[in-house]
Amino acid sequence: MASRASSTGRATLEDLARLTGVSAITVSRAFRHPEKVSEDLRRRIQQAADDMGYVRNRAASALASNRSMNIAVLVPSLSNLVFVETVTGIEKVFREHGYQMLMGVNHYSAEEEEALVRAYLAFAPDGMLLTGFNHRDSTRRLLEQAGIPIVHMMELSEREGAYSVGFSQEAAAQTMTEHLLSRGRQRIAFVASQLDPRTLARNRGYRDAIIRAGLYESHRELLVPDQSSVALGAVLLKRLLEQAPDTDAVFFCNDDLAQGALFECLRQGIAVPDRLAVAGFNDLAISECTVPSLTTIKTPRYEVGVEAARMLLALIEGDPVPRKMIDLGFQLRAREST
Amino acid sequence: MASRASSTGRATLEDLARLTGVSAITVSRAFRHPEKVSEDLRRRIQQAADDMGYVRNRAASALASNRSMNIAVLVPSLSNLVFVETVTGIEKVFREHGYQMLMGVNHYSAEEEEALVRAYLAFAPDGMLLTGFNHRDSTRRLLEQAGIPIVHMMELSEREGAYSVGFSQEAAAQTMTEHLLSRGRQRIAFVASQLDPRTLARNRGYRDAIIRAGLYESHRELLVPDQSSVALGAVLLKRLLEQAPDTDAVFFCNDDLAQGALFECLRQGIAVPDRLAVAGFNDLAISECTVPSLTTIKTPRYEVGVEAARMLLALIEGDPVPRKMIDLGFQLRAREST
DNA sequence: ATAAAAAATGACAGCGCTATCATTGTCAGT
DNA sequence: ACTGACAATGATAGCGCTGTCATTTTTTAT
Repeated sequence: MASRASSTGRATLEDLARLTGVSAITVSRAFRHPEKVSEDLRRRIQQAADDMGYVRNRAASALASNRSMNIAVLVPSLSNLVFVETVTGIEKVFREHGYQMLMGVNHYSAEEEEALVRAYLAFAPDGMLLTGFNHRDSTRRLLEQAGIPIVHMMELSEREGAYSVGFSQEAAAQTMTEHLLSRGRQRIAFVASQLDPRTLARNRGYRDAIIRAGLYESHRELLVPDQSSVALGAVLLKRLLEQAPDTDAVFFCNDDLAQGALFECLRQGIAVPDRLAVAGFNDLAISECTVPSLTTIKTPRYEVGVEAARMLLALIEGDPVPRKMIDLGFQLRAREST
Repeated sequence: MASRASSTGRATLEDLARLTGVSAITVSRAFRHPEKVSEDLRRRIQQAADDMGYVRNRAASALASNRSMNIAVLVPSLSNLVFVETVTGIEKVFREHGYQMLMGVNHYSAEEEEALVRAYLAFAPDGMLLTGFNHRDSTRRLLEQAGIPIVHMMELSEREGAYSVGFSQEAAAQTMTEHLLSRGRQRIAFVASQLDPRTLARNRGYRDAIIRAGLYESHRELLVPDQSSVALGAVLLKRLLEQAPDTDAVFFCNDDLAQGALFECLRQGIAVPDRLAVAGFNDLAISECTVPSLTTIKTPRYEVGVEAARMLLALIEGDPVPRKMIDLGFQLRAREST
């Protein structure tokens, strides 16, 4: 264990350089451009680094090179697994390329989002990944001034110039509604909570399809702002059946609510799908296991993460980006519950 | 919008200083020690900062002050909500104190953990929060050399000198086993997957209790290394009932498996709890909603995050830390499934 | 053997910020 | 008016690293 010069007690490049008898810049090169340093020296430096437990100081590195190798990712929530999967995909791509992902959760709030943008901008990220397009103007301004590439996830850009990777929430909800219609249901309800832009887009998709079928009835829509949960699904099903008892199918805006509804049906002895068809959205892993198994829309969450990360990477490194918008589609998973 | 000097195009302290006609250090002070700068000047600086979209560069700040205001948090997984809650608690405490949390997921692998420790050490964190005590020796060495405070979460320290916040996994599993015994069950099985140290501790707790009752039978233990999931719970229940058909209670090492088992019982028409009692561990939100509702152990996940963060904070700021080990206990939630 | 090219290494400055110490201005108490 | 205390601001240096442009050494081609 050699002596340390630095104020922190941590080993520095300088320490390593002294120990191996070369200059600091050469040590730096041994890590960043190993091919530019002789085999033998590289090994000696590596050895010394291991001995001292040397770890490069990213702050200094970022400052000197003007590349932080950080990318910031903002998601609305981790409390359902949807975004966990997206983040997993993002992380995988960036780790492979030596970038560090910094993740923040904004709880579906544009205000919290702005605070996070500010907090993460302080890390001088080389790029940023945001969920959706629902940002404050002041946030947008901050991002413009930062001058870093931004890619939006989950929704598709309605505006020129924005990069986005996702799928059409509306089209997916239309597809599900049409599926229920194709099963002969006539009194199809839509139940949603946590009314973020994606939920509202699903609501529009439902309406489009149901109006087109000439079956729209406003009292079969139940929208509440509360945070989604399985427990809430049970509550909302009860409430719906009070206000529209003859409903023969319910399309929930996500699988959590749908699962809660399924449990409530079990408890009340409501036959699914005979008396009531139940559908969800997202296709969480559990939805295949429920009894009855849940009809839902499989969303490309992991893929959105991967593709958004790749797009951002290309933007950062100046590689060509063929399309500003990538639509990854969705799939209907028709199961026992309908 | 004023001109920018910096190489990145981002506004710097220097730019702000020029704009307001003061020195850079004064601008720095206006942000860090506002009370040391006159009211009027502070306002002008703030105004200029807002106009330019100035965001402090943490890298430079960390380098100069030798305090990164980062803390690193390593958890094994986010794919069940257990650690999401813990992380939420941690984040809350640190955000209040101006620290930035950097989170990494090690997928229950000590090797990945080491890679993450190295990656996060590069951020020169002021402290680190780790899950459990299952680290490689080389990881421990890295951490020692870094010379920053470490707090371990979820398990309680068996070794001198280590700081920890958690609860006794063994005692909790014993309590659950005793609960099943108290319900008159004689042929109690234990089923686990993802055999991390905490799962194994639960297995020991089960064994202690069941051996003490004189009812231990090795063929009622089913331990598999696969990752936990609801689907796996169904599979494992089937397998268990093949190898030990007369089992009258199953204690699953977590709620995910138990839920899968509950679904499988529904499918097969196995009466729960009459024919078979089912218990889980963790008390996820959904466990209250299942049919039948699931008996489980409520673990203080959020509180672990909060208390661990507080302890680490005290360690960082040099405040007194009364106890090196905080046991937050657990609670039995006896519900319909037993 | 010699020139030219390539590989290996180093000197220096500076990234954006803050710790430290110095300076100037302001005001109460005598 | 004069000292001392305090408030407000500034000058300087340096945190640990890397970009840039030398310089030295080795290899290759003639």
